[in-house]
Amino acid sequence: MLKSNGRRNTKQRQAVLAAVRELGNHPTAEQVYEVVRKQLPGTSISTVYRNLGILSEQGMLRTVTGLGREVHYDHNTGVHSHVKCSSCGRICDVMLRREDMPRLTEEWLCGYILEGISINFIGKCPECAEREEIR
Amino acid sequence: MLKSNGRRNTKQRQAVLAAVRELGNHPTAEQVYEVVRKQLPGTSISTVYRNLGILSEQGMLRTVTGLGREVHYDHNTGVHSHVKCSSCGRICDVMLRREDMPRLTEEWLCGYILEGISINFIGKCPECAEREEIR
DNA sequence: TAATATATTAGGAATAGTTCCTATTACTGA
DNA sequence: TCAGTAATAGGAACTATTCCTAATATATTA
Repeated sequence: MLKSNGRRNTKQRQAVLAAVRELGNHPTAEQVYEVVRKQLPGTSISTVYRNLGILSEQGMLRTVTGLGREVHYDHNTGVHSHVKCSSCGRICDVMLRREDMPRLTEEWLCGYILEGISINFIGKCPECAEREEIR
Repeated sequence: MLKSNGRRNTKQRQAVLAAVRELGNHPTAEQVYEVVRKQLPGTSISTVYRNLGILSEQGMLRTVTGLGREVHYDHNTGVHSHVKCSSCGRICDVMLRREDMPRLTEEWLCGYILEGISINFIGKCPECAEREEIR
């Protein structure tokens, strides 16, 4: 819970979390902002960024980086990867399990103590593949 | 070769490629710029960016994204991954081979036609791990 | 070697995404 | 209900990168 960390439960924070969950498909900060503004018109983009950061820090959201310039936010905080369409940018979950992850030897990691693995796929989504083939 | 694509072989372009090779450890555009300026003081940062782009396009360099906000450039264009230190930012090659890659089923990929996989590791390099433990 | 066509350049403006700053507001616990 | 302080709006600042334009340099051709 937020309060245990000295955080307050403001309506802006609630709206940001709700927007990420409602949008579902890995929205960017800008997309969250659009939705939040409908409910709380006065909300500023910096408030959205601040709350996305705090909610991620508290483990209520997950940040998804490495899929382009923008950071995406995911309400699904479990272990999984993503595939992004190189045409339309749509992002889809890839349910890699631990045993499907690459097997690593210590020597490959140059002595680094591993903290995280990020696996991103890029491809063409079915819709874009079809549309682009027709032309 | 560059010329077969209507490209010219300018001294700035040569210097950019040489700098990436010389630096070795996955430099950013800014780091390449620093080195190039020593040899060709008048060179502008936009020339560095343009040439990094062209050289990557020609397959003479590889761009490494997903390790942070900046793009890194790699003179090693073969198949491999990277591990980045969460403290000092140092990047090291990880020699994952194809058979160590995750095995994917079509269903996981939501029907996307796969174009690329990017696997990034984050960790603590031996030096940072030791230094931070002492304190 | 000289002339020509055009790819490339320097320099700076512009852009996108994000973070930072400050005075004001509004939660929360007492 | 009040005090303490986390959070806010609004905008400035920042960072990495791309875009623009007139001038320059390279490669081809004569």
